[in-house]
Amino acid sequence: MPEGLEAEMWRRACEPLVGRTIVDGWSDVRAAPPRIIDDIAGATFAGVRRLGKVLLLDLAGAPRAEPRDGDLDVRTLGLHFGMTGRLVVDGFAPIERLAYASARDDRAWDRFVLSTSPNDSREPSTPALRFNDPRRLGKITLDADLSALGVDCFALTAGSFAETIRGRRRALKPLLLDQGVVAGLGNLLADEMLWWAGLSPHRGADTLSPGEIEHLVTVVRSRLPVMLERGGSTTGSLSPEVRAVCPPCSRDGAPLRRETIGGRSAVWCPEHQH
DNA sequence: CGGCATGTTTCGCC
DNA sequence: AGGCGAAACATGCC
Repeated sequence: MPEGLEAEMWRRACEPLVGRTIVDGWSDVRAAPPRIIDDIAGATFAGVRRLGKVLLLDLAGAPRAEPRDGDLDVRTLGLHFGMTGRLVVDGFAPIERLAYASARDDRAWDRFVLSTSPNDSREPSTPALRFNDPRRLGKITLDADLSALGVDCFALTAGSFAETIRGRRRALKPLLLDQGVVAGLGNLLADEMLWWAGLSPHRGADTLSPGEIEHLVTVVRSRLPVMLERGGSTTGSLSPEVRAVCPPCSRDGAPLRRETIGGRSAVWCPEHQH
């Protein structure tokens, strides 16, 4: 993913669904709970939200197999994109080509498809929502427990971040990737934020000064909207192209370094990141 | 063919 | 108990 920025782009693309009613659908048993279509058919999209990398589609009037007192009238469909999940809404794909994934849009990789009334696409056969995922690491959930997720990356504050990492000695890179700490940052965004903040991915969280915490949070809050408008997580200084060849750092000309940190590839500049 | 990939979960070890 | 790293998962691409 599909990181928080891509989820936000897809969230925006889903706004036209609000007010429309789910008529029918199809889901791969490996991607979604069994009988999920029966659970949501007849429901109306009531809102589109996002928390971290999860796209949340609120449904009003979804029937329940075994109704109980206290059930809320609103249920929530959660879309988790894994590594290669992508979304096509009314035939429109906000992200045509996903980095590190296939350039093709093969219907054989469709895992979750919904049709709605009214149908707003040009072609009547075009589904309202199509979740396509070659690598099958994406997941669709209904009323998933999201309590383990931390503050959304767009809403991060120095106060909340300082509170969350207090007493933790973990290296910054894996810390930023921890969705329980900050929700929405993925491998590319984490490297990008550290590059802009001038902080080494190896730095222990417990060694950050209050000023460095403030600066890192300011970087996150200021760079995310810029990259969102540019088209997502791949539009930064450490784009996939840069990561592939490790050219001189665009800030200071020093050679970029690539290594594995916390099991994930990390690219950073030893010259200006300390 | 080998290696790598925007992610999450689980297991085992401190 | 809790934090952490490695492995597993699944599949396409270079």
